[in-house]
Amino acid sequence: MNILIVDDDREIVDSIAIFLSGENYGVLKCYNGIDALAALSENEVHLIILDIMMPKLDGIKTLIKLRESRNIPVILLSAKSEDADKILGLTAGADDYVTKPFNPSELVARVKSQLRRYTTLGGIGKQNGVITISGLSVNTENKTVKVDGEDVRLTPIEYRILELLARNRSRVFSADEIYRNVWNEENVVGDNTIAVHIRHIREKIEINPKEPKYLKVVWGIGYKVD
Amino acid sequence: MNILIVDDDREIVDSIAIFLSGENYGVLKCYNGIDALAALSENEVHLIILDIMMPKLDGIKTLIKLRESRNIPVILLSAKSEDADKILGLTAGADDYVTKPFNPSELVARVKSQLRRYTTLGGIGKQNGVITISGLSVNTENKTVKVDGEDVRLTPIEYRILELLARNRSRVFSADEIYRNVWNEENVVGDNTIAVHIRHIREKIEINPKEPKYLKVVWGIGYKVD
DNA sequence: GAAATTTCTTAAGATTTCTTAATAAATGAG
DNA sequence: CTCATTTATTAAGAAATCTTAAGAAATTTC
Repeated sequence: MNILIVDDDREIVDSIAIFLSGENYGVLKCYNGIDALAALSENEVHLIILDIMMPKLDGIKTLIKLRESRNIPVILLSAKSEDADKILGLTAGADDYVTKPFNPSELVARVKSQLRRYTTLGGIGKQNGVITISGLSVNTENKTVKVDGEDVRLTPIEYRILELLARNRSRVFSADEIYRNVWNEENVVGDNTIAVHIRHIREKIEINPKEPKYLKVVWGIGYKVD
Repeated sequence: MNILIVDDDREIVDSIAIFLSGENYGVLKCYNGIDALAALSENEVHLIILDIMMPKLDGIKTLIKLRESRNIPVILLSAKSEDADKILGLTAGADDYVTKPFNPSELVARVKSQLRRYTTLGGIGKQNGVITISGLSVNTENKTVKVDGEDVRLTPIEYRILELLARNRSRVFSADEIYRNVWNEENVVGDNTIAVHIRHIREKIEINPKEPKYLKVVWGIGYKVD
């Protein structure tokens, strides 16, 4: 599970990050609302901890903006303990409101509570549906892939590579980038592993693997789906 | 929407009731945990406000008991503002924790936030009925399972796993996801426990467990019913 | 409190999937 | 066109995942 922490006070962000990492959550950090919205569209985020007082775009505005398209849990963070602010925040779509200073363990407990609620109700996967790119369709809920209506059986890693590329249509990923995203670690083995997987995927989704219709190479840079 | 308020202090119950009624919520009142559990099984309740310090059955024990069968939002109420108590309550399955004395408007805002989360994620409307997948039918009302008209006896855990998968037909659940949903806690024991349960379910519902017709594995990802 | 049932743990075996390494083909620069 | 570099192909051994079985621990039933 990945958690996005947004606060202009870097010390606070770092200290929250330490506690959440200790619970094996993935952590992303942002220091203002605009970057947070960008980070949201580029990463898989399951919960947001959002400070209210921030430059550029404050927490409430950020919350309203993101609620237009996303339904993930948001815990607001604020130095203001005034009830009016809490009510405003909760009404704007927040799932919880924690006032500074806070006990990190309590925050972690609230994070877990929100994620439990979200996951048991099947919130994850709800917003990911089917990605369609001409004849190719990737169902991120059933983890299935179809080409021209025909089911295609991919192995787990093959599927994850294809989903990554399909989710970011026409964006080019280097072999190392693919490795980082799919394996969640740095690539130390070389690019060949990726090349082999790419070939296997092509064998399964392309009519003619020699002339890929979907999974294309960009010479010297990487691969993309288009 | 109906809200159950549970506190041994009748004045507090009444004052909360007034505020919630003002927001057009239906209100049920109980003054101890035992009555609360009874009220739950007899009425349609969408959210519970639960005091911790109570005679007979305290709030935490009541919460744990009701979480065995129900997943509705619970807001704990307590005079104790100590962090350890909050963490205990949230870990036990509460969705929020409010310390007395509290601002009624804040409580109402938190109620609304929880109900919003619950309803948008489809917590309500997940009504009981019969789920049929070709020859397999799962009666979520009686908690019974039939295969080709024949009754099948599943253990409680087996049933809950099957119901989860049947409710979300063809959606793939990882072992950890199944664990989170059925046990309501993080999986720390490893995936093998799930695998064993899956085998037992297959033994009971599949004609030939080697070639599962209903409960299928998705290699490297998880299981699904299809 | 004993028996039966359910749940969990452990481990070996079967199967699928991944990585490696060696070779071949394609590409773009000079 | 030729060469250096990048990507593609192939096959086989290694690694990971799933299945099966059996027994221990916990829980429930009688």
